[in-house]
Amino acid sequence: MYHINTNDFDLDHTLSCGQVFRWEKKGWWTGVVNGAIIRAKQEGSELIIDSSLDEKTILDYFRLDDDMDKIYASINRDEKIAPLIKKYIGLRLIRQDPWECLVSYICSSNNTIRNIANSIRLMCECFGREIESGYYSFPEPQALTHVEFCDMEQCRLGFRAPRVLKIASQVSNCEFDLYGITDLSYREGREELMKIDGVGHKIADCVLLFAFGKLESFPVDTHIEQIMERFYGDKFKGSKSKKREEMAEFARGYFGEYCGYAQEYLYMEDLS
DNA sequence: CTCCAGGCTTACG
DNA sequence: CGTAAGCATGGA
Repeated sequence: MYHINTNDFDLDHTLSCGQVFRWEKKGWWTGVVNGAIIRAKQEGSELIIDSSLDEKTILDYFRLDDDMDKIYASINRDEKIAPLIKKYIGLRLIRQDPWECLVSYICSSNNTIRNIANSIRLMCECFGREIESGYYSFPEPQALTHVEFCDMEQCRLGFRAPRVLKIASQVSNCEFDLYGITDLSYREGREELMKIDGVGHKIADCVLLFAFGKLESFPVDTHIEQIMERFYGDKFKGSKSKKREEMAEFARGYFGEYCGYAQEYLYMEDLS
């Protein structure tokens, strides 16, 4: 158990904004990261951590080294987003594990947050390793390689199940170099991720933002599409099929190099 | 019953 | 090129 002194950090906002699916608040926030359990709570500016993971890992996971003054100054472009930054101040992006993040967002396709979280929990229980009673690691690619479709059915993934099994096999036998994306640019990484069956623009952007820390990524889902339409609707003249790409490109130019952070504050507002 | 959910793939003009 | 149906599942 140890304390970390923070500023511009809000644990509740960070963990309940929909970017992660496995954290639960039961008094303490509890989650499994890199195969280890983290229990966390915040008292004022103090972040209290109970975990076998060291402080450096926690700092990295919650991006506590981000310069929020600089980021806020950069994305605070108008009177639309300014109140959201104030309302959700301290909301941070998280550095998730790329494999867990990729699979999670492949499961997100045309799905609800509730169902996504449920399917991920079932996958961990069925194919992960039990760390302590009731807590499971996220299954490694190898663990999913030999899973049959009929065994996967209990995870309630529907049409997404074969996509998960396929990429598990590709990562496991080095046919797809997921961790190599760390060294690629945003554009290159996006192109690479979109080669995966079940990964298009939006899911690639989520993985690039939430796992690979490409802050110029701006995922546009149904929620972001709605709030962007509401705030900046006059900017988008294109056809319906290309509107989401158009919105992402606009956001990159408008909010700048940290537009991924802007996306989270906008998303949070449309959730509530 | 229909419609939608942190979309993507495939088929058809 | 561009658009539209189809996709499993669960909740409103």
